[in-house]
Amino acid sequence: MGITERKEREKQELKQHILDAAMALFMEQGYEKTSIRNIAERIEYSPGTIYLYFKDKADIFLELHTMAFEVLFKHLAVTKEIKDPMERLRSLSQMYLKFAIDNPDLYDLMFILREPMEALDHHCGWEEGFKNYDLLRDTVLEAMEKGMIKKEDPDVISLAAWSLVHGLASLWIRKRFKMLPEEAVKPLVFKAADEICSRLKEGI
Amino acid sequence: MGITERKEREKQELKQHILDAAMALFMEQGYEKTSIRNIAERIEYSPGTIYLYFKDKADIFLELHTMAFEVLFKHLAVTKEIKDPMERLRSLSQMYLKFAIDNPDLYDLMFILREPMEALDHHCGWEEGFKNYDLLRDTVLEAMEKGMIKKEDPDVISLAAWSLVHGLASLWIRKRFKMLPEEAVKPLVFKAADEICSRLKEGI
DNA sequence: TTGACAAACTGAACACCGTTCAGTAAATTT
DNA sequence: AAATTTACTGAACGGTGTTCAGTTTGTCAA
Repeated sequence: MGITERKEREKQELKQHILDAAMALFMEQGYEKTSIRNIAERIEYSPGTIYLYFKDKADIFLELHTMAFEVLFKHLAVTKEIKDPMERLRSLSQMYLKFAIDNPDLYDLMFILREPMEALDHHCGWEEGFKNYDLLRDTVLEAMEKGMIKKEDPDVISLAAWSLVHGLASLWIRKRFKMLPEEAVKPLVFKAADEICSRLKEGI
Repeated sequence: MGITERKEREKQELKQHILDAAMALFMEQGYEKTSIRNIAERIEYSPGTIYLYFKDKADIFLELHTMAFEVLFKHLAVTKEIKDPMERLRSLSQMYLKFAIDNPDLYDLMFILREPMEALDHHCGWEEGFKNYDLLRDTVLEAMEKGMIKKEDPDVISLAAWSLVHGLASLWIRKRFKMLPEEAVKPLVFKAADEICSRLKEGI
């Protein structure tokens, strides 16, 4: 039995080793350079070995996607300390934007790249997306219950809030704010999110 | 001189032929299948020929990007007929979303893919983005001047409005709304944009 | 202890990719 | 008609994801 346990442990360790190498490559050199051959070279195995541990490259990126969501959730979870739901909403949106701008590769992995979702189609749900969405949705619901946001289907407002910050983040990451002066864009991005939070409150 | 003019005309015609083939491939089979070899096969030339007309693949995608923006602009320009700026804003956002959802590949080309912007970095500006952004910004400015939207830097509100609909569109296209029931998502997307437009008005 | 079998791994093959370029054919110029 | 220029070819180069026949190592049963 010891042999079986040791082999299973070694298998999990090598799997995690592969993922750590993939993440390191991705963070250092971006998506293009995170190839199966480069990952294999980094862990000093042959490219074929990787297919003993993962179905395909999309499978690897789904795991990286999940790892990235854990980082994001930890980052955002500190907002749970904030009692005022409107203040928490504002803080959530500002921290979300800061995370996206500071970690464009991780953000890409979670919310823009197709590959993780291609692999996900073979699984049941998207727990990672759920957790982070619920953080937002619970805040919106509480603000409505306290009369701080005019009542409406919470999914409508939550989707709008998430889409606003996702839109700001992804247009920034994909360099689609070129029509504005470069040095003005970043503060504008944060201010836009802030201003809409303010107006959400005033619309009682 | 006739020879020179004919040769120049033939050059432009082949260039457009290449672009039409690329666009057809892209619309039919997506980005992955729109390779230089596949484009070459479609126009019945060698892959090397394409490099006599375009610097590289990113250059081709920049042209496709521009072609896509012309389609979008035509689509949105009909809103100029609407006199009420708030009604125009609402219409702009709904039509933008409908366009994105009906044409996910064209949308990808304009607002998500990196490649066109990589080629663009060698050029001066992004006229395409400007034209469409100005349509929105002019509408927001007029609504402010008429007291329909509370006064603020128009770029703040314009960025927020654009980011909201871009966020809705791109999260939908990249399948990041999996935490919601599939049949509920589409109406929710349109409703979220509509609801925020309404609330922008109420925040006088 | 040994042979049989299973597991783990290798690395080249396959079909694909973007880009370059030496060689060729056709068109143009002198 | 010969020289030169232009347009094009298609293989080479270095890369990609994935598969698999062959090899090595580890485990198990006799």
